[in-house]
Amino acid sequence: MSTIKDVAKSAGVSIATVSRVLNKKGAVSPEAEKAVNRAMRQLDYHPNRMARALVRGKNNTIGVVLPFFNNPFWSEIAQEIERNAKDQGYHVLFSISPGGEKELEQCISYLRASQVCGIIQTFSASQEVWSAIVKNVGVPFVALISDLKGVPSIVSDDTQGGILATRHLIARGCKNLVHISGDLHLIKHADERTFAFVEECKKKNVAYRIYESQPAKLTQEDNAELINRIFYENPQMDGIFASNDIIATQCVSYALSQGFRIPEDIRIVGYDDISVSSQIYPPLTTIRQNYAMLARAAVRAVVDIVHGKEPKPLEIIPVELIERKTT
Amino acid sequence: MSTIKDVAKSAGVSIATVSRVLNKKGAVSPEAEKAVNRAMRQLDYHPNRMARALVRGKNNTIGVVLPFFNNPFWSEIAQEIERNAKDQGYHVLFSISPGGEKELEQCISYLRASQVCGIIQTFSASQEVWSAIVKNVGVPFVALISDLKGVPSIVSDDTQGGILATRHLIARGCKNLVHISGDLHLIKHADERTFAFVEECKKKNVAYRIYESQPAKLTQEDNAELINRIFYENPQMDGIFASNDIIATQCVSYALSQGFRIPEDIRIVGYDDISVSSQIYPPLTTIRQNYAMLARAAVRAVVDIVHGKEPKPLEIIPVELIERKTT
DNA sequence: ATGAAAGCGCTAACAC
DNA sequence: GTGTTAGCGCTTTCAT
Repeated sequence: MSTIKDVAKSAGVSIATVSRVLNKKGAVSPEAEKAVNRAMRQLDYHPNRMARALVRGKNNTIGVVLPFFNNPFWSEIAQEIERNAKDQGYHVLFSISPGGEKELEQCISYLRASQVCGIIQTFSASQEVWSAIVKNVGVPFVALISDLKGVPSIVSDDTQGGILATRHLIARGCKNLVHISGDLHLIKHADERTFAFVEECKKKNVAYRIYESQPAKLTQEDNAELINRIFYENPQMDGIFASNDIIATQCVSYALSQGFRIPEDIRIVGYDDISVSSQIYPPLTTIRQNYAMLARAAVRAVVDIVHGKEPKPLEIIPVELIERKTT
Repeated sequence: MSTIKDVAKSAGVSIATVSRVLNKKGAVSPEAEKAVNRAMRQLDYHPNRMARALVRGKNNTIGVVLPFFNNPFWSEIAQEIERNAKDQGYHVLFSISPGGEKELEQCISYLRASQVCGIIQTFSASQEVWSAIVKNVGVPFVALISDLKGVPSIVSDDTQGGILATRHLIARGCKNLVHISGDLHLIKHADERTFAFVEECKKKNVAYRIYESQPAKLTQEDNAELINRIFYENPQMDGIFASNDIIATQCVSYALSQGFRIPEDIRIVGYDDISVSSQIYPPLTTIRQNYAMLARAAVRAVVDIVHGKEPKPLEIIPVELIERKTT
C-alpha cells in the first residue's frame, strides 16, 4: 500500500501539497495538482482512513447497534440507515448484538473505540443498563424504534398504528379480537400498539384477548405453538392484530391450513409491512412503518448533534394502514 | 475520551506499561497492572482502534461487499459472516453496493482505505471490472456465492441444487416444466442451476422452458408481470423451478389467486430456503443453501490467507432439498 | 520490570 | 503556492 509520502515523492512535491489536493483545501497550482493526481492514480493510492481519523479525532462514520441482520424488519432498517448515512456523507459501522447487557456494552465499546462520531441504538434494554451506558458514551447518541429516556428518540406512531389496525378490524365486522404482541424486550415502544388496541376494543365494546410472543421464543416453532394455542383457546375469534408481519404471516398460514377462509372466517392485520407481506397469498393487510423516514430522522439527529444543533427529544414517524386481502 | 496518557498519569506509570497490560504482552508487575486496570476502569478508557490500526498496519476487520441488506438471502449471508468473523476474533465492515462498476470500485476503495485485512466479495460483476480490481487490491480477497476467476471462491453446489430440484419435480410426475432463473448479474454461479435443469429435463425427456427474471426488473411488480406471462404462455405447465424463494413465493401466490391447487395442479420448488419459505402456506419446497457453512468457509479463507496459508481455489458447499408442501 | 523515544500515515498550523 | 514540522494515540524497540 502506497502512502502519501510515496505520492509526494513520485509527484515531486511535499506531502503537504498532496494532502491539499486530497482534501481540496488550500491553494495548489494546477501543475502540482495534475502531478499529484497522476501519481495517486499510478500508485493506486488510497488514503489511510485510520491515519485520517486519528489526526482529525473523528471518523465521519455513524455506529449502529442492531440485534441482527437476518430479519426482514431489521434488515430494512439497516438498509435505510446505510442509504441515508451515505447520502449525508457518512459511513456506517454496524455492531450486532441480540441483546444481553454484556454484549451490548461490548458493542458500544467497540463503536466508541472505532471513533464513530455518533451512535444509533435500535433496540431496548433495561433502564439500568441504559443509564450506565448513556451516561458516558461521549458521542452523540440517538435511539431508533425504541425510545430511551434522556436520549433523542425516533419512533413510529405506534399508538396510531394500534388504533388504525384495531379500528379497521372492527369496521370489517370483527367482534372477537386477539392481539399478539411482539418482542417487547427488543421494541419497547411497541407496547403502545397494545395499549391502543385495548383502548379501541373497550371503546367499541369488542371482546378481546392479548397474547405475548415471548422474546426467548421467537423462533418459528415456538410461534407455531403459540398460534396453535391461540386458535384452540379462542374458537370465537374472528380477527387478529399481530404486532409484526412474521407472526401475522404464520397466523395466515395456520388459519389456511386449518381450513379457515381469509378474510371471511378470520381477518388478520400485521405490522411493519416487510416486503413478503405483499407477496404471500392472500397479501397481508398491515401497518406500514416508514423505514426511510425512520432512518433519515435518526441519521439526521446524530448529524445535528455533531453540528451542535439540539435535536428534538422525541420524533414520531407516521404509520399507514395498508389494506390488502387478509381483511 | 481519555487516552493512554491519561491512564498512565492516573496510574502513575508510563504509557509503555499501560500498553503492556492492554495487550497482555511483556512483563508487568502485579501492582502496576492493578493500578493500570483501576485507572482504565475509572477513566472509562477505550483504546483508540484507529491509532492501533495505524501503528500495527492492520485492523483485524474483514471487509464485506454486499449488494443490499434488505433481502432475506443477503441478510442471512450478512448475519452469518458477522457471526463467523466474530467467532474468529475479527470484526466486519460492510460496504453496500447494488452493483455498477463505479460504485463497486468505491466500495473496494473504502474497504482498502479502512485497512481491512481482507475482503469478501459476495456478488459478480463483469470480468473486466474484476481483473482491474483484483489485480491490485493488496489484501486477501475471496469471492462468496459467485466464483471469480483467479480468486479463491466459495459457492453452493448449484449443479446439485438444479438436479435435486428438477428430479424432484419430475419424480412427482411433472411433465411440463418451467424454470425461472434469478439475477444472473448478481449471482453468476446460479446459471449452474439452469444448466442442470436443462440437462435433467432432456435426460428425462420432459418438456421445459426457461424464463429469466431480469436484473433491472427485480421489483415485485415486474416479477408479477413475468409470472403472469409465464402462466399465460404455458397453460400445460405443471411444475416450476424458481431460482430463488422470493419468486417462488410469488408464483405460489399467483397460482393460488388463479384458483390452481398446489401441489395438485402445479408444483413449485424454490431456491435458498429463506426463513419465510417455511412460514407461508403452503410451506415451500426448496433447495436450502447452507448459509453458515458458506460464511464460515469465506471467513476461514481470508483468515487463512492472512496467515499465509494457501486456500482452496474453489470450495463447493453442499445444498439440500427441503421437501415441504408445494410439491 | 519500566520508561524514553521513534514512528505508523495523515492534517494543520506556520513559515517562507 | 509550497515545504517543514508538530502532533493525533498507540506499539515497540532499546536502554536502563
